Order: sequence, then C-alpha cells, then structure tokens
Amino acid sequence: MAASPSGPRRSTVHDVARAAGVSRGTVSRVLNGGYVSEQAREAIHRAISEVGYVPNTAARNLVRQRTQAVGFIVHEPHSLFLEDPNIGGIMLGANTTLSQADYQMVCVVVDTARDTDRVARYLSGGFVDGAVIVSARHQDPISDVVERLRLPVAFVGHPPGISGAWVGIDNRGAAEAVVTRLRETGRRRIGMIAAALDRDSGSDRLAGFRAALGDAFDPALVEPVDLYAFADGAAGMTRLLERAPDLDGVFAASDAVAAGAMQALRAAGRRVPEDVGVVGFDDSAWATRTSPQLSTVHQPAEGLGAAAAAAVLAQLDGDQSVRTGILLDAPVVWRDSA
Amino acid sequence: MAASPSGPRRSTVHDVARAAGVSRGTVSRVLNGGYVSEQAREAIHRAISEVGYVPNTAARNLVRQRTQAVGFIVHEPHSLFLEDPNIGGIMLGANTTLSQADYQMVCVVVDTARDTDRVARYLSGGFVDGAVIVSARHQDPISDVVERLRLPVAFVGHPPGISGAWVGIDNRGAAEAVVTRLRETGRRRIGMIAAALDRDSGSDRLAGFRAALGDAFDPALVEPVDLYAFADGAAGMTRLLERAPDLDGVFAASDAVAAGAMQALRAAGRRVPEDVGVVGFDDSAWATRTSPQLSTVHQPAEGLGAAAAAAVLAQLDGDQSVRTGILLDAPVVWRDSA
DNA sequence: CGAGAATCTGTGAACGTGCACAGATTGCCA
DNA sequence: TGGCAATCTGTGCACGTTCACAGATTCTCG
Repeated sequence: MAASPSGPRRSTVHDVARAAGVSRGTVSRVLNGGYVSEQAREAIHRAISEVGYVPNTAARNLVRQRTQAVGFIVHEPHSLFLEDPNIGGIMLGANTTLSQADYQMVCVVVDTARDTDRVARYLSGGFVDGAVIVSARHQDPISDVVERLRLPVAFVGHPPGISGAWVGIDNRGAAEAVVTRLRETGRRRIGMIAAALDRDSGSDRLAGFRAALGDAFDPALVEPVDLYAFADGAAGMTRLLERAPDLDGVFAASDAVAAGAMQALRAAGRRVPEDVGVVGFDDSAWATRTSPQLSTVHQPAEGLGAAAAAAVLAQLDGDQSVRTGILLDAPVVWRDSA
Repeated sequence: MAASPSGPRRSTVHDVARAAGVSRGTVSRVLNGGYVSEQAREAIHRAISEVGYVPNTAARNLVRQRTQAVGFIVHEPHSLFLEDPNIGGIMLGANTTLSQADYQMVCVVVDTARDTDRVARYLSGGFVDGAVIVSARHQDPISDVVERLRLPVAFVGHPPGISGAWVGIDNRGAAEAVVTRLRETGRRRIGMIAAALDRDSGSDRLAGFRAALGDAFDPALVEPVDLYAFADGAAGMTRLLERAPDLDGVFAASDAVAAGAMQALRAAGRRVPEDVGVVGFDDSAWATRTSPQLSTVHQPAEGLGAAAAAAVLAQLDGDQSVRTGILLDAPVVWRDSA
C-alpha cells in the first residue's frame, strides 16, 4: 500500500475484533492457533473477509523476530548470471519451494569480489532469516560470514572450503555414465574438451571421463579450455582434431562447448554423428537448437534450487539432521549428436 | 538473525544511546537527519560501530508504513522465464537500481493464468511498496488489480490495454537506423522478413523499415511471417528470394529469423555478406552463434529493468510527473553479416 | 540586556502484532 | 455441592523504531 496518499487505511486486527464483537487476542488466536470457540471463530472469519483484513507483515516480523524471507544470493560476475543456463531454473525451484512455505525470496546479485562485505552486511542486517547461495568460488569469504552469523544457509554447488549444507549434482558419475554410453555405441577414440578445471564441476567431469575409460584413457585426448563457452569449444575442438584426427567421439564439458565443437567439426569436414559423436553437459537451450540436437546430461536446475531452499527451511524449523551434502541425480539425455 | 537460538541479542538503538551517553532520539536523528551537534554525532558514530548496531528493518517498516521492498513480478509461463534471453538482464538492471536506492527486490514468478489472484493477493498483502511487472499479455488482469490498489508499478514491455507506466524500446527508430545503415553500405534492393505483425513490436519494426526507405519502399520486398522463429525466417527468405532474386540486403525481424534466412540464402547459393547483407534484431545468443556473426539491434535488457525500477521509485517519491511510456535506445551492433 | 530566533536534546506516544497472564466460564467427578 | 481441570476470553506488555512535542541552550540583533 505504502504511498497511496489518501488511500483508505489498512484494516487491522482491531477492526476485525470490533466487527466480530470480540477482543484482538481472540482474533490473534484464530490466526495463530489456541483455544477459541466455534462461534467466535466463525464470526471472526466473517469479519476478516468483511473488512478485508490482511496481517501486517512488518508488525508480525517485529514481534516474532523473524522476517519470513530467505535471500537468494548470487555471488558471481553479472555475466555469469546472464549466461548461465541453469541459474533461472535454480531461482525458479527455490522460489517455488519458498513461496509454498510462505517465505519470500529476496534476490541479491553481487558482482565483484570486493562486494563481499556488502553481502556480509546484508546478511547480518536481519533482512533475511536464511539464504540460498549460488557461488562456485573456492574459499568463498561469504562462507566465513555465514558461519560467524550462524545463519541457516545452503549452497548450490560445492565449492571446496565451505562448511554447511550444499546441494549439487554428481558431476563425476554423470560424466562417467555419458562416456560409458559413448563406448557402448561403438566409439573407440573418445576425446574430451575439459573446461573450468579450477572448479569442482569441471575437474569432476574430467575425473568421470577418466574413470569411464580406465586403461583406454589417453591424456593426449584431453583438451583443456578456460570457460564453459562456445568459442572455447570451437577452438579446443580444432586443436584436439589436429592432435587426434582419428577421433570418433567427443565429450564436451558443457552444451555451449559442445556447440562450438560441432561447428569446428563441421568446418573440418566431419559429420556429426556419423563421423564423430558429440555429447554435451547441462541440457540447456543450446542442446535443442543445434542440429543435430545434442545428447547431453540434464542438470536438474529446478531441483537444485528446490533442494537448497528445503535445506534452509529445515534448518529454520530447527531440524538438526540436515545433511551437509546432497547430490541430485543428473540423468543422461540421448538425442541425435551421438 | 532469526533462529540462532543462543545467539547474542542484536543491539538496538538503546544500546547505542547508552554507549554514546545520549538519548535514543538523538541517535535516531543521526540516522535520519535533524539537528544534532557535531560532538554527539561523533560519539554516536563511534558507539554504532562499537556495539555493531544495525537498524531493525521490521521496526522501521512498521512505523514508517512502508516495506522498502519492490516486487519483481514475472507473470508468464515458467518456460518463458527460463528461455527468454532478456529476462536475466532485466532482473539485473532492476536489482541494481533498487539496491542503490536501498530497496530490496522480491521476486515473484507466477506461472499459470489462474494464479492471477495469487499475485493480486500478494500485491495487496502489503509485502511490497511497488512492483516491476514483466508481462507481455494483452489485457493482463494484473493491470486492473494494480489500478484498484493504486500501487506504484511499471511494466516492462507494452502490452496493449494496460494503463500506468511502462518501459520499452523504440522498435521503429531502431529498425529505421538499421535499414539506413544498410543503404549507406551500398545495398540497393533491401527486403524485410516481417514477423509478428499483430504485436506492436512487429508492426513498429516494419514501420521503421518503411520510413527508412522512403520513396524507395517496395511492398513486394516485404515478406510477412507469423513468428519470431528460425523456421519462419528460412521459409520467408526462400519465398522472398523467388520474388526478388536481385535482392542484396535483408532486414529480419529477429535474430532467430535472421539465422533462418541465412540458412536459406546459403542453400540458394548466396554468400553473406558478399552477395546479401543480413541484419537481425535482439542481439541474442543467436547473433554470435551464426557465421558470419549477425549485425543486429541490441536490446538494452538491463536498461529496461533499470528504467522500470526507476519509474517505480519515482512514483514512490511522490513524483507526479512520471511519464506513462518510456522508450529506450536500442543501439545497432554491426558485426559481419552486413 | 532582553526578546526572539535558531539550534540542540530528551520524553512520550504511536505503528500492529503475538504472547503471557489472569480471569471467567463450563464440565466432570468425588 | 465443592473442587479441580479443561476450555475460552480479555488485557497489558513487548518488539525497535520514528516522529511530534516540549524543554534547554546558544546566537542575533535591536
């Protein structure tokens, strides 16, 4: 309501009480539980809809010493927020879970590393009762802040060095499943374009690749690149192809990388999937826009968000048994590129 | 802080007052303005950092009768939220503007059309002082709710039938700029694949095309298609090429349409940009994925979010002069396809 | 020097809610 | 019928802040 200058005053619990002919204590009990006669309950419900009563959040928060809000904190460069195909799904999942529990989701996007203390100040400002934190940083300083504040949080992803709850996918297992399937479909010389090896997601995917190949693993078939990006995929594929022209399968660390790789393969005259099978990771919008459509690993983005939110809510309910690490299933989606 | 059970009590304005040897009124004046001696001001600032004081939001909101929060409402199917390349930028822009003004952004994503009353209830619940609404619906019922509540809002996009502030881009002007530039680079027979003529964005882009050509405008060079989609672009380009084989430039109504058109041109043996120059619209992920990369019009997504947020803030400040419609510049990005 | 303005400070009252407590009513059983 | 428990209700206080008001001090100028 706020700034509606001459707007009608919002009705309070007093108005309801007067309309129902009871005291505000009884109204409060109808809303929050406690002994109240059936007769009074009915009269109050009638009065509530009559005067259009909506409880005042601020007053309730003040007396309850909680805000009924959970922060959704993205501590990453803005560019990641815009490009990461999963972040929307994570938000959506978290938001759904939180709003079902009558919590609000408050978004905080923090760009530079220096702004850490802005987040810290925010978290300690009492704006939120807890937080879902999306951050892939190693040794994220937010972790310390959170611990000091004893604020219920859950991380999405599992940057090493953090303590507290986190939710992620089994990157290693999913990568292993993908590569195993590639082998089963007859591929014999399988390479990998490995991105972001400084993050656990990147290194775990490489580990899965290696594990699936076992003795057949050949380090020369791994091409490391910086980012989960299209351009890196294209460049990496070109280099890999020079080194290993006899390649017949590629596991790309992300869909964007896979799309880049497919372009490079086409430029080199290879057909996908006839000559070379390509598999991506993420099951993002890229996957269905390429032709042929990508075989890939589905990131349960909404599930991640939902699970993280649920972990925060459980802590808020005083649940001591919250597991510190939760791994969600990331199923393989087999389409046409392999 | 909320549920930290044995956590130390948060310090209040009373603690600061005691530590500084003044009354809470003086502390409040330091925080909110008013007469206060330099000596007292210093002592209070020292005391604030000493006891680690952070104002309690709920108490402040209660007495001020405002929440210091603005809703970011996406009233669209979840799929749009996930796929629309602009929505992340809009969020980011809105968030930046709001947090600079010390407002929080509260995200609300509403999926089905039936949930309209959930949004209505939310908006009337006093959780937010205003709202940025992203919605392309015609006659969005939220519009009515907002009007009834007299809630300060701003729409991103300009669905017909809404009243109140909105922010969009100058589709007509941008299209005109693109086509003018095409002419300046020597193109003489320029066609357009015009999509979604039933929306204002589509018809405005066509109007800009027409205006840029002036007397040189030839209706036969306009090929109308249904959607801003790849397939429509390809089919439209094929038809247009049959009608006007001497074409040397194409303005496509979106990047996806442009990508389809480029495929059709290639299939017809035309080189881009040597034989035919192609320009798209949106500066979406398509633009940098095609080869050659698309010349296009950049959608200022962050700017749209920021402008919408600013419009809401202006209304909250009681600014009566808020324009109902704001058009943002959409700059032309010249890459390789023309 | 005194009146009035300007500057500074403390106190009380709200904001709307939840909760503890005490009081009132009823029901049950010895 | 008296006593005790169970059920129901009203009142006062607290949450932490802002704001209006009144009182206190200093400054300005006739």
